[in-house]
Amino acid sequence: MSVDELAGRPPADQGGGATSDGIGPADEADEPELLAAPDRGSAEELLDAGAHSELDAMRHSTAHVMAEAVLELFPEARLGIGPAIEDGFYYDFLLPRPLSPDDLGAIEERMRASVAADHPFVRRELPPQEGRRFFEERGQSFKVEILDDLAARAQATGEPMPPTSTYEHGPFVDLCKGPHVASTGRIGPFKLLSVAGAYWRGDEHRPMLQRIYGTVWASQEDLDAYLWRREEARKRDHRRLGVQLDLFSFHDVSPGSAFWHPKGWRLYRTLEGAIRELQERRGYQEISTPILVHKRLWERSGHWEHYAQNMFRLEVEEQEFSLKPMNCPESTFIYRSRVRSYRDFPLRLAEYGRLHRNERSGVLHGLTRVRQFVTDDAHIYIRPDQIGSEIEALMGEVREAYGWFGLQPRFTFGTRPDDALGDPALWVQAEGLMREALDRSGVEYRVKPRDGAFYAPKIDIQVEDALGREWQTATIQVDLVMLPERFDLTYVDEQGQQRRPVAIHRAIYGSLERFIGVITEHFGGAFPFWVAPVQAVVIPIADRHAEAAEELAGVLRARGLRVEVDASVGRMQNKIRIAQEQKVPYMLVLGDREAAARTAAPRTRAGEQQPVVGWDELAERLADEASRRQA
RNA sequence: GCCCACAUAGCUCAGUCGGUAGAGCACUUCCUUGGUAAGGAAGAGGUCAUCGGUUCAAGUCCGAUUGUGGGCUCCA
Repeated sequence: MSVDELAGRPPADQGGGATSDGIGPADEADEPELLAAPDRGSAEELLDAGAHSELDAMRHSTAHVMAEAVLELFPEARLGIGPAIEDGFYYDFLLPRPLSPDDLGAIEERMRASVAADHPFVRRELPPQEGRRFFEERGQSFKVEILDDLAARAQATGEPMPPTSTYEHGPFVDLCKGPHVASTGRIGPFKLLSVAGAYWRGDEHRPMLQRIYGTVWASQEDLDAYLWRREEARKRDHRRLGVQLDLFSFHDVSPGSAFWHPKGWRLYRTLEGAIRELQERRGYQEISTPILVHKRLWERSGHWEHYAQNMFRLEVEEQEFSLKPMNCPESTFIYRSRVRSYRDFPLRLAEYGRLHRNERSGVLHGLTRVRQFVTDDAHIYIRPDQIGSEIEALMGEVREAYGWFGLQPRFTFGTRPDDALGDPALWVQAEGLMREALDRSGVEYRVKPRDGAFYAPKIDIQVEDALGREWQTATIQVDLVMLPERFDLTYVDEQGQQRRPVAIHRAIYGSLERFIGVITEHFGGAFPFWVAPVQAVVIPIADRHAEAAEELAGVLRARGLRVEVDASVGRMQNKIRIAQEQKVPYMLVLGDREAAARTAAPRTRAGEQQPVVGWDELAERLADEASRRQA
């Protein structure tokens, strides 16, 4: 996701009408925020223009003015919906031809005329029959569909059909609940941003409409600030920084899979190493299982039924195989390689498996949505009574790891999806246990009904980057169904009885690829010292200092620091500029004085010149700084 | 997968009405040997994504394919 995400997308919690299903802490003060269920696009939601504040009302009013302009240009246009969204608005249209950038200019011009005319917004209520006829006569079939849905709903609940509410300004009338600003003259500075396709009611089987995104603000300064923010986001885009910082690249010979350059791979390995260290401290054991796996396994796990469309399949000697899209099922072979006792638990098996998922072509996106990636995966086998303590411990791991980057995790609880595997009773049990553990841990969380994995309810962790965008990274899933039942896993309890273990699936970074994409944008490429691919550059002032520079680099490398020497022919100023652009934390300038005294003059990427310091002391100081994982 | 747009040097981009390829940075060589964000000169670098079509002539127009971007849908 990227720049235009800032341009706006409906907020995820936009759906009204959702009510608590009782999931969440008992304490009503901490009632978890309930997110919209996956089935979006109900008639009520379509009527909710998202106008919950004065600015939102203005945004929604601007959408009406834009629809007016589009109707002027295309009298046969059919209108979808046009809500206010974060930072702006959009309106969906069914048009006789694709829109071009020139059209946006023409539309903007007509909008300005409407604003200049200062038409008042007038609300009217029509009897339902009359309202329907009004839109039918104008050929606005999408509006008629919304009204029919409302009528059907009213009939089902036995409530009377409310009158049809419309808003009129100048020549334009729309089906709308409001509210609006008093008149078009109240609309602030605006700009149309982009044209995109969007399915009617978010349903890929319905027609695709053309959506025009725009933004509008109370003042020119606000608009300018917003456009500046978009530009900043563009500069922080990890795909751009990946090239600039020489971290990774993509090539059409393997779409959706990164080619890691030396610096990017160093970063990758540093992150992997940090989690590995945490896992060793926490009693995990690392395993590795095959990437190419027979279809039998996936039939047993349920993936063949629930996930086959995303698996890369291939035939080998008339047998069907697949590249693994996840590690889970294979860990059971290691589990079952011996008889397990309750004394073995928790059995924490970690794996950095290389996964392949055949994502639909249109969804690939830089490092954040790829076809090949590695997760810092683990499968933890425990007794049912250990679920609570294990989840709490996992939340602690998440908080520790995210603290290394100064990231604030947000927790979302996803419950049983419609196509879930296994006995619903087990799901109720698993969800209850997870909810309990969440509540006990005291973290705030949101609930997303029916958003669990097909085999387990899950706690997903999202992080916000520096620009307020949210990314899904870590996940904790309590599996009572897939691994334990489908693979018939057992352990022997205190009484010598065969019991069913619980399997927890968890990842902290999620995929290393996505996580690197996220932190690259979070830090704008200026990584914290402990992960920076190049921690210091030694800058010899003249060629005669090259030898001393190499010597200094050797002293620092001996302490495990990642150090380079800029031995190019350029001037020192130019080398500083390059290191600065590469966001290298320290530049160590070394000339006649320093070479003679075995010292260096450090400069930070913040531009601070530090006192000249001896090599050994410098190595000591930097090694100490590198050992502290902090943002 | 769907809608729209885009694809020219390693990178960022120009390229007018269809007439045979350009800049800056980076790279190589030479000069310069310097004190905290660009020293100077010369040189090399292109099957204009790929395939096909229109045309005397295609980077430019048309079609297909691949990839990328913005969205939608999906996202275990």
